[in-house]
Order: sequence, then structure tokens, then C-alpha cells
Amino acid sequence: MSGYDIKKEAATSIGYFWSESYGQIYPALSVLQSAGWIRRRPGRQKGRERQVYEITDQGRSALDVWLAEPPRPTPVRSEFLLKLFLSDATDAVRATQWVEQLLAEETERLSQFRMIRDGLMAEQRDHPSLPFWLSTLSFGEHRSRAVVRWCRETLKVLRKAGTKQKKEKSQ
Amino acid sequence: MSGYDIKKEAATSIGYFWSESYGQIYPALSVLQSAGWIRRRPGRQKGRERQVYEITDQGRSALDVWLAEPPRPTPVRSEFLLKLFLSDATDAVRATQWVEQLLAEETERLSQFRMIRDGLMAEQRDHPSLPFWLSTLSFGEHRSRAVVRWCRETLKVLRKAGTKQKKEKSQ
DNA sequence: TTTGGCATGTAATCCGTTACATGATTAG
DNA sequence: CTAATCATGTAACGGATTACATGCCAAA
Repeated sequence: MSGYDIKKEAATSIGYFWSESYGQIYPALSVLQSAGWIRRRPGRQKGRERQVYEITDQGRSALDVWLAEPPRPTPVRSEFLLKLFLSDATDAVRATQWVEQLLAEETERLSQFRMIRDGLMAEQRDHPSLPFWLSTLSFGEHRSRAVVRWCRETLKVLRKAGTKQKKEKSQ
Repeated sequence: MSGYDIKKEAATSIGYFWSESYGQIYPALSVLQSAGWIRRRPGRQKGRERQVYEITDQGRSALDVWLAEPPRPTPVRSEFLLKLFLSDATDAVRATQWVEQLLAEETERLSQFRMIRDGLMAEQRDHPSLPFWLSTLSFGEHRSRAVVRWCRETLKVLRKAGTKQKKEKSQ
């Protein structure tokens, strides 16, 4: 693929757990080529120049080596939870809005997952990697469902906290 | 607190969704002091020198401003899911081990969450921020339960994928 | 004709970790 | 005595985003 294609393909297939920017991709392609892990194929002549790359045999085995290494855990870092943690009852209204927005986003995501899932099962029914694609997708679904449940639970808590605050103020 | 204390306090209280390194903390303290948002207090005389900082009024209002800004979503990035996505049936055994390890880790985490929760409810029963602390904790619990469920589900899938692979090999 | 998508690439900058340097105090 | 913990800080490095520069082609 070309750098441009890689960006688009990544966004639609693994976008819910990985992302890359051009500032990463293009320099990486140069490095990979110097290492002999990918090779440049003559791109299309019409229109804007297009650099299409394909993996080499050495690249394939380097990929296999990398795949065999146990994945390192990604350190979690949530600005959302940090701000919630530092909030108190006087911030309950604001926090409620954030949680409501998160709830909407995750609900939307869930329906997108469902569509991707349906598409995959219809169009890639016999692809040997299908179970693995579905598993990563399922991870996203489990995660989103958990977030949705947490949002509903937390909205109740925040409503209580907000009410308490009002009572204390008016007394 | 001192830089050293901040690191330790963060690790035990918000460690499951935030982390900082000394390389961040100490320079940050200098910057915050130059901005007049924190002030250095004379630390303890005995033992190693100790720089204790406290927030100023300007710092408090700057914090309030920051807290009022909507949290920006953290881009997800999971090496684990990326490797799983790029796997096929020949990698099923390896993937199974990773999932089993994840299952063990998240199960362990769940029991830690329970302990933290019990501790908080016992010792901070009347703290006005308690509902917010419990909410962030609950986020971790929901998330971990979802991961545990996903692991069990995925282990079944991987067992099937591995079996298929064996059958195809032996035919 | 002008907007939007195709397409490649670089530079500045930010954010963050790791490793290093240094040294005092305390518990075993 | 010696290992661990307390304690502060810097430097090197890596990884990633953002903004910028450039320009073609197709469609409205």
C-alpha cells in the first residue's frame, strides 16, 4: 500500500484501538525500506505520483519475530477520570454533562461495532483471520458496554451528589 | 507535597488510570513555581533535604479553570489488540497464553479494587469527594469485569481456531 | 472556478520514559 | 556493614502529533 492508503485503511479497520499519523507513517516507510523490510513498487503513472510499498521476505520474518514478542501493556491515562477524581459536589452538574456525552458516544460506537461485525461476517465469512478480527472487535464491544453501564450507574450517583449539594446550600 | 510524595501518592490512589515519572514531576514543579501556582515551603531539616510545595490561590483558580475544560479523549492504543488482529490460526497457542495472562492480571486487579473500595468506604465515609473517588474506582471495576468476560469468551474462540488448524495440518 | 479529495513529505514541538548522578538515612 | 528507601534532579532519547509546504485531479 501507499502511505496514504495505510492511514485510511488503519482508520477504518483498527481505528478503535490504533491510530497513526502521516508524521509517523512516511518516515517509517523510509526506515523500513532502508532496512530491506519493504520495497517500493512503481506506482500508477496517471495523476499525482504514488509510492506503493510491499513487504519483502525479510520484512515478513521480521514481522513474525515482532508478533512473537509478548505485547507490552499500554499505560492507562484518562484525563476524564482524572478530572472526575478531582471533582466535588459543586462540580456535579458539569460532570453529569461529561458522563452524558460519554454515554452518547459509546452508544453510537456500539452500533458502529454491530455494523462492522455484520459486514465482516457477510463479506469475509471464510477468511482464516476472521476469528481474530472478530475477537478484537468483541473487545471493543465488551469495553463499550461496560462504559455504558458505568455511565448509567454514575449518572445516578451524580444526581444524588448534586441534590445533597443544593440542600446544604439552601440550609 | 514533595515531588517524591506526589509520585507515591499518585501510584496508590490514581495509579489505575494515571501515572507520572520523576522526569515529568520535578521539571513541572519548577515551571509551576515560576508561574506562581505553587510555593515552596521550608521542608524538614533532619535527614535529606526535602522540598515541600503547596498550592497558591492563583494555582487553585488555575486548577479550577483546567477542571472546567472538557476532558479530551485519550487515543486508544493497544499493542495487545494489534498483535491479536494480525494473528492467524497458526498463532492460536501463543495468543491463548497472552489471553490467559491478561485474564489472571485483570482478576487480580478486581480483587485489588475491592480492597481499595472497602478501605475507602471505611476510612473516608464522610469525605465530600468520596462519591467521585468511588465512581472512578467503579470505572476500573466495570472495565476489568468486561475484560475478564472477553478473555473467557476469546479463549473458547481460540481453542476452536487452534483445533481447526491442527485438523487441516493432519489432513 | 473553486472546493475537496488524493498524495507525499518535513519541521517544530510536545510529552513522556529511562537512565543516570548523587547522596543521606535507616533497618536488618 | 550493607541493602533498601528516602530524595532531588538532569540528560538523552523515543514516540507521536500538528502544522506546514506542495501540487494534481475531478466534480460541483
